[in-house]
Amino acid sequence: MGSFKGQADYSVDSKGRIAIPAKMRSALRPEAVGMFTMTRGFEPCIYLYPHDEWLKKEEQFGSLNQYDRRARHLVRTILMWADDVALDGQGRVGLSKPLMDYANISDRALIIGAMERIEVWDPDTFQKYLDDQPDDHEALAESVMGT
Amino acid sequence: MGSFKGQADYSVDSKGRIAIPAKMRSALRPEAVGMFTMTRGFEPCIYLYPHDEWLKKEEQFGSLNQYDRRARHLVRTILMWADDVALDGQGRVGLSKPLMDYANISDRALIIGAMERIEVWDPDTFQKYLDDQPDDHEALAESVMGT
DNA sequence: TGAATGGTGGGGAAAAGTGGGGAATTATCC
DNA sequence: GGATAATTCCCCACTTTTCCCCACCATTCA
Repeated sequence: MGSFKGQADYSVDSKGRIAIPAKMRSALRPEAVGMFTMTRGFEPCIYLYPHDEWLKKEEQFGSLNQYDRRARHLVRTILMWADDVALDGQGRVGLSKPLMDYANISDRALIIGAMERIEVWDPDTFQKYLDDQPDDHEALAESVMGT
Repeated sequence: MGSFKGQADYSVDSKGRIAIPAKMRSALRPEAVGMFTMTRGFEPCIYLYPHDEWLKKEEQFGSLNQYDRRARHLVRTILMWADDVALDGQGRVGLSKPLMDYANISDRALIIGAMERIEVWDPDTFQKYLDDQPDDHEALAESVMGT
């Protein structure tokens, strides 16, 4: 399987649905076709994980020490946004209202592939996010990737 | 296999396709024939990697810590431009609209072989890029290549 | 000079994105 | 508790885009 990549500016219809780009659908593992878990991103956007990828995350949460107050808080504030969804016959998913609210999504959505997850952004919010980043692309690549 | 080299000034047709020079096609490894991944360059141009070469890059991204804000930003802003493409029966690839936009490419393209990747430039943009470089060819070589 | 190779253009079938109707399920109110 | 209203989900239909294939012209090579 390949990782998610690419970008698309798609419409959000009156029922809160967005299409998943065909290229991203074809990158799914056979055992995860059509099953996703969405949750809030660290940035103001929605993260969309293939279901099998999400299970790995849950394992990580499960291994955290539940007697640590901060760990409990983290797990709580991630899972309260999470929602299992399935693709419909047209390759779309419905976004939950709390998540649309969190990500400022109204009638259009920017769908970008980011490795093991898909991210859904409001186009204007994404532009603001880009403008707020201090490092330029080249400098960041050099610093993160080394040499 | 050999590395990519040479240059060509080709047309971009109304469907956004460009031909890959035959000499560069013949430099492909057998296991990567016809499969490319394109993405944005650091300069305003398009990078075209043979698919097997691209997979090495992806491995590097995959090893980054996704709980680090800057690493997330880097992965996001690289992968959102990436696109897997295949050569058609005539040895051409279709350029994605976002990348054509990013690289200012309209009706003609300068295709340059650059070692492990192929670069696609808008001819005028490339000329401006050359004019902006301070060092002359000889001085640059001396400074980069050392002794 | 004829055949093969390489670049260019375009038509048409197939796939992808978009919108909406209607049945089934769930919730709400009297 | 039953009727009504709202929501969800599944399916059908339309429009646009993509991609595969065929044709053409120029150049190179035998």
